[in-house]
Amino acid sequence: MNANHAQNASRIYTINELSEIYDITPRTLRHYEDMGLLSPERRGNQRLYRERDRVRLQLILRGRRLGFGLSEIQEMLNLYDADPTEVTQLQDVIRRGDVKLRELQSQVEELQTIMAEMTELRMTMQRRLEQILLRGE
Amino acid sequence: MNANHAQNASRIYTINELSEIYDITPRTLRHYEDMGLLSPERRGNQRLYRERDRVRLQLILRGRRLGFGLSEIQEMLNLYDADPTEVTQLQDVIRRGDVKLRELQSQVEELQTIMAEMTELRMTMQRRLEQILLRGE
DNA sequence: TCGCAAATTTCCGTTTACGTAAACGGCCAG
DNA sequence: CTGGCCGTTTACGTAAACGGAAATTTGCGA
Repeated sequence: MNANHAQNASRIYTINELSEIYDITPRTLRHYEDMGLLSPERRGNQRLYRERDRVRLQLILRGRRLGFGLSEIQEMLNLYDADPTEVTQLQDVIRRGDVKLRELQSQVEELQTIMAEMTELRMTMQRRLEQILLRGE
Repeated sequence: MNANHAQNASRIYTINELSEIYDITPRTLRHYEDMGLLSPERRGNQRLYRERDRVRLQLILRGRRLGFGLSEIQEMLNLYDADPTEVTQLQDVIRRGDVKLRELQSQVEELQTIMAEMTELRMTMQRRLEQILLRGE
């Protein structure tokens, strides 16, 4: 029961399994590897993806949906990989993380600006529509 | 005083003025025109950008910063241009606007997920840093 | 009316993020 | 031992969003 317990968490995925789970092509996974975003182990020359890789992939895809470039995503991933014994690296990660956080915050604000504009537009259209429908009665 | 009053709001921009204001190249403005996102008037064949064009440009650039493609941005701009007398068009605009709004909302949520993760990471790093510094004393 | 700077058009080049096809290797079932 | 399937590498292709340079065209001042 103890040996079996870890089985779920340390599951290993093939490239096809992972690509199906996240609805991307194997090519995309290999591409991310070429770009240095993932580095799965190998059995022979087959790729073996662990949980760690899967989590990183989630982050990559989330970043992609938000319009970040792969190199930008790599920067963010690097924050997670810093050597936790080097003081200067830790400080650097914190600083760069803060910068990213501010960027993200301003993105949220821009999104909310757009949403407010669209909501206003929606209300205008709605009013027009109702007036036209009322006149039609 | 009355004739002068509108001057500010109906200011006319050349392509170079507008490109400098928004820190983009004239080439980019022409590109947006080729893609149908802008359609400034002409004096001869010089482009004359009005307030309307400037506002549209702002929306375009904002969308671009958020990772939207130009065709997607065009869809959003079209929402602003719909014929406000046609009932079916109004209904269509409202529907498509609602879809967009939901997409935007989920983007905001994903951004906030990333921000939460980074904040957590930051706290972890901060603790590690402090522990190392304390041991150093 | 001439000339020249400024703006325009045209076309090819570039980057990013993969798609796609070709050719090959390993392994297991029949 | 031969498909068939999964996986790999290599290499060229492509769509989007411009950049850059060359070759006009236009407008305006001397």
